[in-house]
Amino acid sequence: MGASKTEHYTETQNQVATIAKALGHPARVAIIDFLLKVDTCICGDIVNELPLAQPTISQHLKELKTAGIIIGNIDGNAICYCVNPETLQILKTYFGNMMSILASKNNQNQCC
Amino acid sequence: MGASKTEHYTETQNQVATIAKALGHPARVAIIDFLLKVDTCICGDIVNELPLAQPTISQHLKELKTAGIIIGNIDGNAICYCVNPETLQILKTYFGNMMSILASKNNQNQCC
DNA sequence: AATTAATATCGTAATATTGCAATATAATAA
DNA sequence: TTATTATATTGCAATATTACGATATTAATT
Repeated sequence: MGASKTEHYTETQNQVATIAKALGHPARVAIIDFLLKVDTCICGDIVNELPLAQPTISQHLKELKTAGIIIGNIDGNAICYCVNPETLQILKTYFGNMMSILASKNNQNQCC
Repeated sequence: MGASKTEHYTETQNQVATIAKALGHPARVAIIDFLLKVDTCICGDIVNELPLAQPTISQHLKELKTAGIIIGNIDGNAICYCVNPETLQILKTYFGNMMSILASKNNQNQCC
């Protein structure tokens, strides 16, 4: 096979999985890091920052865009990418919830 | 190709990507959700909870274990899985940092 | 209009992931 | 010792991902 059965999971589970998957490659994490580091978001230099060919980076950017993690606006003959906080907030909230559940069941799990 | 060039990225980038990748499938998110929901962590019922065959779930559990997200202890002839807060903390911290960077550059990005 | 620059798309090869049936393993129960 | 139960491993087919060269597109520059 190779295709996941998304229809069996909750919307949140699919949402979290989609965003996490998009962040599941170091090049894409590096792209996000770079977008956050650079003040302006005119981002032609991503290609110079990463050890990947231009088409490969374009592909990674597309995946981040599809997942809603970044937004790209056309700016002359360059394209201006920046991070979309709303999407990342979904993951931050998810992890926040997880951590508080874990904190609340402190030492109640005898086995681990 | 199909293999990522992990040696070109920082340790944190690779770490975040590995954890995110392991969470990049709805079944694995569902497994985590279930482990958090259930009080005890004796987890033979994961197979009954999810719409997947036993070997498939075993494989997903292995991936979560390899990524350090869950820990499995042998408990008689069953295996007891539970979530490892330390690994998830890495992601929580990462997102926390991201969000505060985003908050600090509020409206300074003219293009997006 | 021709050139340059920035990014995207296409095509393709190498590898990874997903899922499951069949089978193995290992501990308990009968 | 022989089931039974719980989980893991193997093998394999279908599909997805990663990477890049070649090429296309689009806008600015000359």
